[in-house]
Amino acid sequence: MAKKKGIKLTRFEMEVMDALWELGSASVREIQERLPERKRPAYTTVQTIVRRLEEKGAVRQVKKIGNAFIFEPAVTRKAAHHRLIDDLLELFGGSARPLMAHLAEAGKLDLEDVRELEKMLAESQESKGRSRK
Amino acid sequence: MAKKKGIKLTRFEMEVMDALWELGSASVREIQERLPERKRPAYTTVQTIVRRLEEKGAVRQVKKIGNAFIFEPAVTRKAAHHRLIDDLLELFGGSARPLMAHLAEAGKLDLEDVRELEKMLAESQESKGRSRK
DNA sequence: ACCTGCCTCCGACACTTGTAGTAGAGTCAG
DNA sequence: CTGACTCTACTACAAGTGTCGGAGGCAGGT
Repeated sequence: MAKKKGIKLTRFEMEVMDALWELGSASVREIQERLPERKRPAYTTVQTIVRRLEEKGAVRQVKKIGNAFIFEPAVTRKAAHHRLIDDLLELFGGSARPLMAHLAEAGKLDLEDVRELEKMLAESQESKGRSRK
Repeated sequence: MAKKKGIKLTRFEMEVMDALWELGSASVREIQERLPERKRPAYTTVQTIVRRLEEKGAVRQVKKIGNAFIFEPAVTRKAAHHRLIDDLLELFGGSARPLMAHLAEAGKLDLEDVRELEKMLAESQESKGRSRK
């Protein structure tokens, strides 16, 4: 038991999902209109993506209003993000440390971020007692 | 000055680069043999990848030994990794924090990692004085 | 019942990626 | 010089991705 999450989203699919996660549930039209106008693709393009997302099992049709389908996410944003991170991590040999180091060097992280994180970790570790990963 | 690094490497290309980074400089044959045997592709497959990497500007031919070319990386591992991280970060809205939080939740990070990191950051910030990002 | 407009369904196309075969040139031991 | 090898160059091809267009269906107003 492990990799049930075979759902791999591409960059653009993620953007569509973002819209859907925000909206909760929506029609293709609503999704399209939610996309940043700079790079808003044609209606049918969005439609295609949504269809493919459905094939991948990332969204599902929940009902029909008029002649339009209403979709809703079938995976959580968190799960999707997780997948992305895991993929990246793999390229780094599976350890988060080099990744963190890079972030720090790149100035994407500062002490405050880290301290915040530390606090978070301390708490969760405490509450979980000695449950091993 | 900014996005000179338009070099985007795919997963597999990264593996080839990994081999090359380790070897410093190498022929296609050497690279192929360095790849993990489980998924070692045909010689010509590696050759194709190397050729594409050259087109992308990630490696360059440095000389010829016999009739074989010797290649060497044209980008550092660090730069390549950076690119990957930045890409991921973008999907997270540009902030590293949610990314960290995810890592922590997924159990990829523990307190020790974070403390180590904190130390690192404290030092670099100190040595750099007040140079703003 | 009819027209208009939005929606879905299907198909298409160019590019990228992973994978590899083939042909022909270069090299080296005898 | 010649044969055996190894490399490179070129070509191919299937799957995946980003982008749409066109045909035809259903729904509502009049």
